[in-house]
Amino acid sequence: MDGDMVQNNERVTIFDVAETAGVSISTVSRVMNGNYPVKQELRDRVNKAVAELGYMPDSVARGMKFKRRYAIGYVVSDITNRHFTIISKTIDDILGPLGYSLIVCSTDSNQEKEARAIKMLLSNRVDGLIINTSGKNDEYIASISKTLPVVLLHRRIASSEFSGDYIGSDNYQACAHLARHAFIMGHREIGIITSDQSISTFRERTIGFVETLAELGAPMLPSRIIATPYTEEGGYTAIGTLLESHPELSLVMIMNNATTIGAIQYIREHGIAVPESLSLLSFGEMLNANLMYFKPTYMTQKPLLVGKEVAAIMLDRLEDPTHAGREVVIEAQFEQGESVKDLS
Amino acid sequence: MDGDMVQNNERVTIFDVAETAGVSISTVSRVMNGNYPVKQELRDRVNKAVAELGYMPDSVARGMKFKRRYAIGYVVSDITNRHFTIISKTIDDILGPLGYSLIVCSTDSNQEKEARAIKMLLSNRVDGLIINTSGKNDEYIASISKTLPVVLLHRRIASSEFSGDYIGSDNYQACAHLARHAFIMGHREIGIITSDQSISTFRERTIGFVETLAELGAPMLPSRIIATPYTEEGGYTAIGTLLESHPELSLVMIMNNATTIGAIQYIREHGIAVPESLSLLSFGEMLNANLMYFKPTYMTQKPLLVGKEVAAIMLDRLEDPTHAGREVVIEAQFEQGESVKDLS
DNA sequence: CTGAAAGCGCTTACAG
DNA sequence: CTGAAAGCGCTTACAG
Repeated sequence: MDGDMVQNNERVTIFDVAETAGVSISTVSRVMNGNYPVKQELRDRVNKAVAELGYMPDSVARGMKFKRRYAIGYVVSDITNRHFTIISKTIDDILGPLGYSLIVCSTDSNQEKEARAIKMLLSNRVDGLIINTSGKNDEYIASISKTLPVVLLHRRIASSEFSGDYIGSDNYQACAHLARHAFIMGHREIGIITSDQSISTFRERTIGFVETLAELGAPMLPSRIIATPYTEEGGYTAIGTLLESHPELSLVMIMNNATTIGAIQYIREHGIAVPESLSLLSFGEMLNANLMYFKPTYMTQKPLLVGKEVAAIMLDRLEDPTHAGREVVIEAQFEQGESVKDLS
Repeated sequence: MDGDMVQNNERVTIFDVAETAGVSISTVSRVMNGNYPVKQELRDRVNKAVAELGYMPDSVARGMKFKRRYAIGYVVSDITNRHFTIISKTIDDILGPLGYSLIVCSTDSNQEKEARAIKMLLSNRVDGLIINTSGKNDEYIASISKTLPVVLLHRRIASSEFSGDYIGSDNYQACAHLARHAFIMGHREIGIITSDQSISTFRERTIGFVETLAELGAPMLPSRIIATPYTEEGGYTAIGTLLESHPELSLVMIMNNATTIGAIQYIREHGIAVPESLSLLSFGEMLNANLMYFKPTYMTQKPLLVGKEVAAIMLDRLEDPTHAGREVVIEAQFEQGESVKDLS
């Protein structure tokens, strides 16, 4: 209530500080940034006013001058997916201390949602974009990559115009590895549950698995490969369909972690014993795999490593936007479980 | 290369549009916002220029005028935790279409990290803050709440100065329920693994459990209650300590989901049979509980519901910042598993 | 209906 | 060393 206590609701700006310190806003700015010499006395007065008023520079306004928002957009299909979540935390841990903030968007792999999210981020003038794309906005993303740092996460886009970076797992080799494992364990009646083949990861995984089996002399029957949405529901439905139409299968390979979870749900509910009556192989993070009722055998993607690489590459490109496009492929890791029966 | 194709690297601004349309920037702004009458002809010319140049208004610059950033800060202990992840997705789904973006920060429940994150968000002039606080910046958060919409998520702060909203689960009742369950099943030798009692949730949960047992005539021995960091490692270590010093325990109640996971890890590794030789009860989301090697009995927090409420309350307060503080308590849900042996 | 001008909160070349 | 001024990209009251 005192006349002194000018603690009104309005945000305190550089003008307020200048006024109570009895200096110009230029001087306030200079002591805040410490990039110009300012006489000790004025410096003291400014600091005192800053403390008194609780002044905090508006980094948005700063950004206007610098044309830098110090913000990165993180666009993924599902921010609920543990893989992406670990990556975002890693990025935040690295970029946060450097002053960047992360704006996250979930697209559900939906074209419009993705386009809307990207537009929102662009109009927010983020400094860079990290995208796990739906694969349905390729041209748009390619065009953006010409003027803004873009790092593709896992999924490539089909456009020669793209001029950003890519980081992902070695899907082909990972699934080739699993195919060899299945073969060596004696499996020949093999089914695959995969997803949208317009998405590069699924394409690479499926091809890696199928080609390897063919090379080993055990070509897959096309009818045993089915595609389903990469969700738990998708997996639940798909495995039912697959097993009904192909009761002869001894092993099923599933190309996505959420899909696998759904499939296991089905398997448990239907009392199908793993690996006794059915063997299972899958790709992707399995949360708390060691607490499951059977230990799955799968390839995992090392999200921590991916996150670190993404942050490093983004930082690199932020510093030099003209940098040539890079491809970083991270080897996946084989997790030996007990979900594959030895038939050999 | 054509003189026409002015597709340079610079961002296209309202000035560029005005120039190529041959109108003033005021007119461009008016047709972009559609909030003032503009003659059809000019309107057409502007739209044409916009399309041609691929113009997209800078919402940061707009925000400067409106003093609105259309951004919400989401500060949680761990953005990797599925509970918070589902909440963030729900919020994003609701607030996103309304034009808001979500800036997420992970604090690891560390005081400095939390303070730094909040400062960053403030200087980014977010329109509101959703905080799952570490409980170590109470005064600071309380002071912020006076000038900015703040919604506390789960954890309260100990300051009468706080003037935002709170939303959380009914921790006391939830744990009272579990205590009754333990009692009815005949358990009397009960241990508790809890965490930092300066955090409101842990306090409420522990008290709810302990008081209820006392009311039932089975007061807990203080030595059987131990506190540990709410992480998997914390749970792993704690249960080892607890069981070694108290081999007589028939049931252990764990107050946090990550802690529980760690504890189960230990239990499985040490070949302790659940519920045959030890019964388990816990609080919080259990991801894929139905795929675990035993079905845990626990209380879950309905993150979807929490997320919706948080978004609604935030929206409310955004519209009316002077709104009186609210408390929304969401009932937790009992998930009956098979981790408690019937001794009765 | 339309444009020139002020202003949102900053920074920094420019001129002392 | 310091201040007045221009400018970052917008919006909107003001004056036609």
